Amino acid sequence: MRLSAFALSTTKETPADAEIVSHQLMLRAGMIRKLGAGLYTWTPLGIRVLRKVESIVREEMDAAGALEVLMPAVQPAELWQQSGRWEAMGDLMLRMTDRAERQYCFGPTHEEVITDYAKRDISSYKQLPVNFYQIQTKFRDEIRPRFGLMRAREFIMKDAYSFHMDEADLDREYQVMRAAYARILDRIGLDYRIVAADSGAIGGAKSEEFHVLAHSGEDELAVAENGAYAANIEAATTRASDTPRPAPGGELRKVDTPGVATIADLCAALELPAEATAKAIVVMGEDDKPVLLVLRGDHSLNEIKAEGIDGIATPLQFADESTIREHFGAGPGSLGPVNVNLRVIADYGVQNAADMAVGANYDGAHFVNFNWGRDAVEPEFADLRNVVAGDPSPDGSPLSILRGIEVGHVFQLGDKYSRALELSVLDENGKSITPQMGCYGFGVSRIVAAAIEQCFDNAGICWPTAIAPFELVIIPIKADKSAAVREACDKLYAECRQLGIDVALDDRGLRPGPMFADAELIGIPHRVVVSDRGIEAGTLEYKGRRDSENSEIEYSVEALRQKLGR
RNA sequence: CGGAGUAUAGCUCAGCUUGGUAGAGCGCCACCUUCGGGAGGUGGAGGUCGUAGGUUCAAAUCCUGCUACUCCGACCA
Repeated sequence: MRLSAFALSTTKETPADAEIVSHQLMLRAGMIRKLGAGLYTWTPLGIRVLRKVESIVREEMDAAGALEVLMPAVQPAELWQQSGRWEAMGDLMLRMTDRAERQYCFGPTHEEVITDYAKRDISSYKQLPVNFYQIQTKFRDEIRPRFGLMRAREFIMKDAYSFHMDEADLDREYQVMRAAYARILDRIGLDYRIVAADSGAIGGAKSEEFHVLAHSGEDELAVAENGAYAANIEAATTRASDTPRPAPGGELRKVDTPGVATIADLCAALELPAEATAKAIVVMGEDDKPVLLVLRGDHSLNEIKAEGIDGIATPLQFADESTIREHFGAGPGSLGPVNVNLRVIADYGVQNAADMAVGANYDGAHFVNFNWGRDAVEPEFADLRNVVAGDPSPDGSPLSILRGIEVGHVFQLGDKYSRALELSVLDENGKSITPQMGCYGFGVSRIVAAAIEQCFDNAGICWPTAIAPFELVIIPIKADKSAAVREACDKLYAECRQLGIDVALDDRGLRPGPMFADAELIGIPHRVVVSDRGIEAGTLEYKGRRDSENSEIEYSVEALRQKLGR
């Protein structure tokens, strides 16, 4: 591509409404332009990156035996009413009405449509297993779109849906897709982790997420040192420590703590570390009676774990202040497990602790030296909190916490949709069965942003070569003055193209500084400079995007080809 | 939806407190000089100051409503 005809539009200044690096750099490099909240135009530069990601995804899906289809973005309401999700999706779904007042949505996902398609075309076990995928625009009316492409409302996703005769075959295909996703990320060249995910309301089904590691990631991942365990913090489990509970030290004692409402206040007032305190959280049970949850002061409640406990209302509902006062006689901030006639569930983190500071259920007072068994009956113990670095994983290896950007999710759906939409096939005995389904999502547009979050420096983006908008840029020096430079550039450009190198020639006629700055900002992995000096000396000046210095190579397309590692 | 903030030229912002004739830098166009790391000069184009109303002789500026966008929380590829 000749950049003079490429509508490149870069800026030095960072747009005011971009908060994270990928968003800032994509705007500065001119890859995307905002139309509205969560809505972006892909420019000629941006779409080159997007298309490269798509190609890799498509190749790997094809190689894994999945079949490409393309489903409508606009979907009739009836289908969603059948699956029960017309209501369940709520405001996430963009709804619309046609001229005859029929209702539609802009598809946020395609389980319903694919199942409807399968229903029309699949009727025999001989047609299974099968896996259909598409690369397509989705719209989700996110409560809060943000961070540019990271959480856009309209975005491009590769979604695949597989159909199976039984769970064993679903599991087989799940592993195939899992491996395909790993290959995609390996080929793109990003550092990632596969983690166990919360399987949500469809309990029991297996689900894993693929996260690109980045400091700006929205998700926390708990990864065991020995590599045997990795989970999204939402789903990461831990266990009680192996250290036995020490014997009680002092007697339970009530201390005045006027004005203390938080663990931080309490620590300051009593000069204790947060680990020596316990906090109390009151949630509602399914029977509408409050349940007291007790956690170590420095730990945080994991709401998914809490609502997963039998007897606790789903979705999790925190008790309001009047309910708390009615049952405890004190407000939040002074609550504890002493003299409580309600169900008490304590986290493993306080199971083997002694002499804790806890609320006294009396405004402005706390107990010190609280001990289970002695000062309150032994409660139920459960895994209630978000794990923290250093916690033991289920097999004992210590966990560390990483941050990641979710770019893929593989999921065993079971028969939720096939049953709801009445998909059935005949088995070899002529008996009707409901197929098992799997679904596999991959955020094509999101991974472009995720790649930048992982690969950038002060000058701009440092693309992995596999998804760079161009592999190589040729920069002429004083092309307007030197016919030799112009001819050399044209020749080198043509030769590179013949070799299949994805090359850009910066023939915009700019001064060198802006050309260098643009090449670095848009992240082209390889750069050569063509000048009279070099032509006379028989050398090309080469610089890799991450190199700190230039290097001289022989003036030949062959030497350049080797430098590019082709 | 709850909380916080912003809205003036294509972009980044000043002007608003104390009402009085629209500003800078970058970018864009033309010409000249420059030309190996975001050059300099001269001239130029470009804004109904988000929007609707109100107060006033007079509103970018004060008041009210609305809208859009950004950030913090629950949601997700």
